[in-house]
Amino acid sequence: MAEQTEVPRRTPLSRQRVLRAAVTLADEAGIDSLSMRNLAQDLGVVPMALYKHVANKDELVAGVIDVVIGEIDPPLADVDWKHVVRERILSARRVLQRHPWVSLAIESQQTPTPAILAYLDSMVGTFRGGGFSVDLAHHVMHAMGSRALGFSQELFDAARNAGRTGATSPEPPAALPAQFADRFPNLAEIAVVASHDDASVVGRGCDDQFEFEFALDLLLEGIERLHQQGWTSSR
Amino acid sequence: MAEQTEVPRRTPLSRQRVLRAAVTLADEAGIDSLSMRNLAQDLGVVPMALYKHVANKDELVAGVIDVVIGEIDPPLADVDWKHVVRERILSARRVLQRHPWVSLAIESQQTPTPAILAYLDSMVGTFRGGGFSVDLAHHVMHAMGSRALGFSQELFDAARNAGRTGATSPEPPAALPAQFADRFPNLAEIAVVASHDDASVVGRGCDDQFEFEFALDLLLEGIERLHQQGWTSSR
DNA sequence: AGACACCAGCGTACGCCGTACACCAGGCGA
DNA sequence: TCGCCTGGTGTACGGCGTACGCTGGTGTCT
Repeated sequence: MAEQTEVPRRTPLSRQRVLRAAVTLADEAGIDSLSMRNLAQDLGVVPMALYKHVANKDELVAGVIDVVIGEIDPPLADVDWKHVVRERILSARRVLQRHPWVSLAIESQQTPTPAILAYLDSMVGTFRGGGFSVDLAHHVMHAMGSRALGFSQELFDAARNAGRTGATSPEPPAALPAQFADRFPNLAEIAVVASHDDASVVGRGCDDQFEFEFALDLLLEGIERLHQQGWTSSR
Repeated sequence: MAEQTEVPRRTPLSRQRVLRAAVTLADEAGIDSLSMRNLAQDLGVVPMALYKHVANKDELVAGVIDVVIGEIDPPLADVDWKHVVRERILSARRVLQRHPWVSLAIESQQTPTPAILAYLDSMVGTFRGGGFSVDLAHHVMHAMGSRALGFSQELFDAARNAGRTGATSPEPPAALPAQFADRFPNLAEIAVVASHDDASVVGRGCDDQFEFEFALDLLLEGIERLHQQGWTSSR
């Protein structure tokens, strides 16, 4: 009997497998490490094999975005639009915190993906169901902006860039340099107060979740006020 | 007399010249075309020559961001914080509309640039000068998020990606496909109402400036209300 | 005047990247 | 049995950022 070549016969690729592997790769090594070559290597396959399952790299990242967006909870069955919107956004935020690189990927796309459109459509539906006019629902969606998807675009945000420089940078704040306080006194003041225990770097030491909900509620309350007083376009 | 080689003797490089050329290149050809090689070619120089004036590519884009941020008007001399903040943000918006690729560049940075820090610091100063507590000023800055810099992160925004695919895409809306209305009925409804003249693609046909100011004023009014009622942290 | 250090720009080369194109092995319906 | 279809392979191209070593012109000091 000829020796049976017992090569493990790895399970064949599929679009699902490719996308899932891409998500884990990005989670672990950062979005910059998500290259066709690295991904192929993780899957034990030659780079060009991927092109039988995704059209090109852009379509790949569109795919992984949709996989992640799919993790957001469906809207609650509740008649209070404010509660539904709030909880859904907080769910989205939880998801995007598990995959911090996604927000940047979303922004880099030139066209929103189907899953994002579906998510936004559903949220518009919640507003409409709460009695909002088409016009007000429209403006309100613009007002939420990226916050509707659970990220607030902070300019300071370190998490979303995690892994982009290779080092996971535990980086213990390093005590903000002295010149910082001279050049940016107001920011320094905030930084000191925000991290009441010890003066750390800007953006660290402040409660991200609190800040997010603060802004979210500010918007939702403003929106509620407009709605209650029967807002109509002033255009 | 030996023939005098009248080579035009191009003016030598300088960090300023490099950064300015980078801005125009990105303005004209999109951020994706801003490569060391393209930039060098525009300057009539070999790629490696640039490295005598900028440390590396990251430092280059940090530099161009700062050049652009420098175009934002200084704050008005006015005692009304709300007016000052509003006008400054609208000035920032005007600048970022001239250079639509900048917002994405800003978000891609892992660390805010000095000019951005200075801008934000100045805005915090305006709030503080208006009588805001450090805490409230802090939360309020978070609430503004990227809107403080004049862009609202729309997920639909086509302008910021201009030139990224090469074609400047005049792209006459192309009449949103039929399946769109089926899959995303609420978005379709908005799209129809927003562009009352003719049904065009989502995001086109709605007045970006109006939307921006709508959201900005919603925030500013919410902020004013908190301020007037002497907000203190509920943490 | 001559020697010399400095420095802006040059050339070459390396290792990444996305992906076009031709090829091939196995399975499966005709 | 044949032929096709599908999914994985191999090679190659052009573009990217940038490390490293060189060179020629300029300014300075003797």
